Amino acid sequence: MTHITRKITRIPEGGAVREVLDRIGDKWSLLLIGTLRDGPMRFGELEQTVEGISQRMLTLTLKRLVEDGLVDRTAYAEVPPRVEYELTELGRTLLPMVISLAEWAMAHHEEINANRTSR
Amino acid sequence: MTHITRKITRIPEGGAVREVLDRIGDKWSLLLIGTLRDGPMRFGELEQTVEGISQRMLTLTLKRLVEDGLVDRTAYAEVPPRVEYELTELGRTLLPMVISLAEWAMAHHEEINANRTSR
DNA sequence: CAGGATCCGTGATGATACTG
DNA sequence: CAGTATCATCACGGATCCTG
Repeated sequence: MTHITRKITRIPEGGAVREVLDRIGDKWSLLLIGTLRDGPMRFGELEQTVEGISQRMLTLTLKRLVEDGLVDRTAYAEVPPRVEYELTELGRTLLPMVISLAEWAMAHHEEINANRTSR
Repeated sequence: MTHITRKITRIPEGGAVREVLDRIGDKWSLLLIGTLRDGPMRFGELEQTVEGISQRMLTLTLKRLVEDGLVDRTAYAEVPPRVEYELTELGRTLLPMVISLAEWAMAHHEEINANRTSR
């Protein structure tokens, strides 16, 4: 852990990282994943829980998450329609990081804000 | 874990999370933070390492990271100029998550790509 | 209820050229 | 070398209206 020839100066396969970041690093994906951590939720439920999200963005983001295999969509043939979304196995593997990030955010956002305004 | 009134259905202080996500969840911040994990680096070094980043975006992103207190900037009064960037203490607290994310990305990006194209 | 379709502003990013 | 300045673009995302 000292100065022993650090060879790994860069993240290998930075392309993959950027690729994935482009998918989950957008405005709503991580928030949705975090919101889904306790189990299935309906469309409207998500819309109310993730405050600030527009119907359009909820639709689009969910669609992409489903395409990427992070979220499962289940539509029940009922009237009125009911659609539930829940994390896939793959999606669940992201949870620890999402939760860590959320906790980090809550722990440090004030500090960051303070830094910003103090210059 | 059955139906016992799950109270924590949403991330508390979602505002803070979104706030922080808006700062570090952009196109380059996490990549830069990950790149700086082994110690100080010069501007040009970063430019070459983080491939694809434009000079402009490198400048802007670094500036924001410095403002937010995640990165320190040290300019040496030399000719030619030398400027080094390195993570602050606060910035270093993000490293575990960044590294986890990078590893997750590398481990799953193929799976995600496969999912995407298989629909 | 759960979306689809459309219109549109604007912020983020890239390219290029210039400078202390 | 390490930036600034300027211009152009384009995807992101919001608002609104419509429908199976």
